[in-house]
Amino acid sequence: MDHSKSTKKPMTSRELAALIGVSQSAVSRAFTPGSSIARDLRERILMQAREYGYQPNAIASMLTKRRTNIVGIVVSDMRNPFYPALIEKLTQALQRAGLQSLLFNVTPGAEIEKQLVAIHTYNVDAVVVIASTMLNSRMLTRITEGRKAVLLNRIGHEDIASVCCDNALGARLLVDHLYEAGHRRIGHVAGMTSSGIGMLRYSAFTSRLAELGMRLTRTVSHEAFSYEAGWDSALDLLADEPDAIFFTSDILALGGIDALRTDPRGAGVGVVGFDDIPMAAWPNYSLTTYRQPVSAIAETTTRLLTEDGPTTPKLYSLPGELVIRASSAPRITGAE
Amino acid sequence: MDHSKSTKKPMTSRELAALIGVSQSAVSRAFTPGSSIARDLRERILMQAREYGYQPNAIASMLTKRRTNIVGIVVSDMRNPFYPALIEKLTQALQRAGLQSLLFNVTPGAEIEKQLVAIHTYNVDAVVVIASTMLNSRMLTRITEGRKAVLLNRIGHEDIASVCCDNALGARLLVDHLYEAGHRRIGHVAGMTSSGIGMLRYSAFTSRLAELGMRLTRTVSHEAFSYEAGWDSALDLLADEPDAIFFTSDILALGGIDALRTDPRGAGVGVVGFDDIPMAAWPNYSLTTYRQPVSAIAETTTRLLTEDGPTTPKLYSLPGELVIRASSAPRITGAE
DNA sequence: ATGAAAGCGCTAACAG
DNA sequence: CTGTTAGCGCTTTCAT
Repeated sequence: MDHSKSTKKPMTSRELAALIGVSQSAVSRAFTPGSSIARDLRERILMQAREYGYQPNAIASMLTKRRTNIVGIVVSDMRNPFYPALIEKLTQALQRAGLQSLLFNVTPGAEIEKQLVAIHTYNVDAVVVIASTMLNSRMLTRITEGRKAVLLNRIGHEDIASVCCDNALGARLLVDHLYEAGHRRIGHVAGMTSSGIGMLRYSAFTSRLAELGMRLTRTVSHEAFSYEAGWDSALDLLADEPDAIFFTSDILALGGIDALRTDPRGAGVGVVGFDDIPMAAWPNYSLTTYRQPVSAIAETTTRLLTEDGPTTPKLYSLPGELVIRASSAPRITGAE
Repeated sequence: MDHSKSTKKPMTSRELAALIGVSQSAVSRAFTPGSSIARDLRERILMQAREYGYQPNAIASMLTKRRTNIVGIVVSDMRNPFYPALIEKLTQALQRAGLQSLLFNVTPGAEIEKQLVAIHTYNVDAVVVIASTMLNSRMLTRITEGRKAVLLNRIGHEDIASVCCDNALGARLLVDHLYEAGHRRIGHVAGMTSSGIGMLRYSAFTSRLAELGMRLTRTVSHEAFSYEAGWDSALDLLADEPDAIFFTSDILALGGIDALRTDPRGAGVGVVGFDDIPMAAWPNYSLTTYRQPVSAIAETTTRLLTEDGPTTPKLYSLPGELVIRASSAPRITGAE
């Protein structure tokens, strides 16, 4: 039988307690795992709760426990298709751990600090900052102080843990692959120079290039990780007649591929990207790239946020996977 | 001078009140717009609050005001690039209205109801459900009961408001455009048949087709709005030798375009999509499509959720914009 | 193991 | 306009 009334106000623990003749604390304990309460009392209460449609009010619980079970997710670049994929996996992993995700979309225009006050007033337990070059180190300190925090695709903050794929390894594997495919003169498209991750990939890229005796024709940067930036950069690099171009991110590479097709000098130029966004697998692009271990990143982040004790502010570097497709076809056989 | 100690626990209104010799309610009122408090008292309190780094605790406020200022955003398909764009605009609009976004990512596998209990326990003020065919009507009723709600890209629920672009208009304009470009035999790719929006576009499409005396060669559906589904559907439709293909969504159309290129019969077949995702503008695709008014959708949704009084459960249909690109090039001039 | 009672930090009557 | 007083619904001692 269904006792649940569709009243406006949800029922309180006290009401339920009165209804079934136990103390209010008993109800509370029934819903608190590990609290000392008799097995059968708990069962009885939980059963009745289901009958009456009672659910503990999380807000009240937050107030007393001073835990919200909410993690703030700070994003600024939803345009790069890599991030929606990451956010999806992350929120799912957090949900499985019983954590909710409060989304903060920081936009360039307005005062960014204003947009983030809710992190404090809502007392989020933890903060995950995704990439955002929009926040400087001081802001990061402010929004993360007093709570757990993880940076994704961002490095270099002294007191905050970072979770990334192994960017250096990825860059090296891509260079190795280009080498094996017969490419020797490599151009580089950096995207934003303000991105620590971009620079990390860049340095691993150049040092591996040097080790193999290959040549960096030139580096081009644009203040965005975007299709358009990739397009412009690729055309720019053609002047140096590279055998192949290393793009710091897939979205840049896709723009690059399309741009190269518009120029005769682009024929046969190999292309590699980084991330493995869905479009990289589209036959039209068939982009060779380094796949970021998105699930592992999400899991690791969740683990760091849920384990007790302070989070070690180190860099957690997770191995990804080299994905070879047609865009980096061997030089010998010519263009695809 | 900076009095703010970086202590763990943030300061309370009572502490601040004691510190500056006013009542605790005065502090509360200082932070409550429109409360009756002297101008200078408020100013003084706010100033001191800034000094000491006091911020009202939103959790406590939620408990008394029984408003959370949180809206739950329920999504299931972050894969379709249209949705990240929509979510971005929506959360930004909500933020400007002082509302936070709690993200619910419903995954097919597990028990969906379980994933949504937090909507109740966290007492979100409002719910926005994006597209998700994953939730049936009964679930919608359950999660929206007792709070404001808006469906985006989803229609047909009796008691809940829907905000959409004008799908019928869009479909008609696209058909008109195909007609003018000389196409007469049109194929149709439906994506998911469980999508009300998809069906709405479909019926507007077919009726306009009929009005103009054009011919629907065939409709193909796949249980997804994805690149792959578009690819397969397009190849499937080629058997009927259509002049052009109408895809119910851009992401389908992109797959279709690439697929058509793999088949000689695909040359010269016109393509139109719906949404205007960023990739539609990429030169390689140059997809003619109907642009959804994403900002207007976000604004309208925010308005509905913030205005007081119950939300009328009607369909708010917002005009988009026909975007003509090369994919629907006139039949006369042949393939591009 | 259970109940009673004291808050968590704030808002909202209620007096004055 | 300001201060005092009750709670909001829960968790958590503290007794029993």
